[in-house]
Amino acid sequence: MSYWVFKSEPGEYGIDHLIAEKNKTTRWDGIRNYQARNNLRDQVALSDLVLFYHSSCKKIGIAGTMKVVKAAYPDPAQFDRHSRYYDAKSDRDNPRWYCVDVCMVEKFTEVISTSSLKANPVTAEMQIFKQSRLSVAAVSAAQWRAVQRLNGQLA
DNA sequence: GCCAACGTTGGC
DNA sequence: GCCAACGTTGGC
Repeated sequence: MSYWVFKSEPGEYGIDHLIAEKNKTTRWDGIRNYQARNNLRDQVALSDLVLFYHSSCKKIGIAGTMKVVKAAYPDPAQFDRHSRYYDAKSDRDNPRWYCVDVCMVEKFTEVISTSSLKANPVTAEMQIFKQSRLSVAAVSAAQWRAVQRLNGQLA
């Protein structure tokens, strides 16, 4: 089993949106970056655990955790002319973009801020801080545990 | 709202 | 295949 971090702007879609979903489950779609797509399509597996990262907002950081409940399948939005994620160049026989389904696991009582993540020697090494703009990134088991510990300190 | 980082596009 | 122009991301 692997660990991941998915980024989203809570103004667009945050952890409270996920909580409000039927079965607290949603399609994680709209990924339009090739490296993130490769991770999503080729690496992210059923039952993997995911950190929910809130970006571009007041309280930037990790808001909680999710679980992958459906492995990668073609993102339907790429074929929907009316979607902001429509991609005219994508071919139904060879889809360009993929998505997964995730469900809520835990909302942290406090968002774990980027400053505290960067202050911790383990979480400071997370890929999202080394490589900007990667919205689906790997997290090591040690990093995952460190995040859980930080959450325990805040709770 | 600014702007640095950086991925993508498109002309050559 | 190079690289300048452009658009987007995302922290501050």
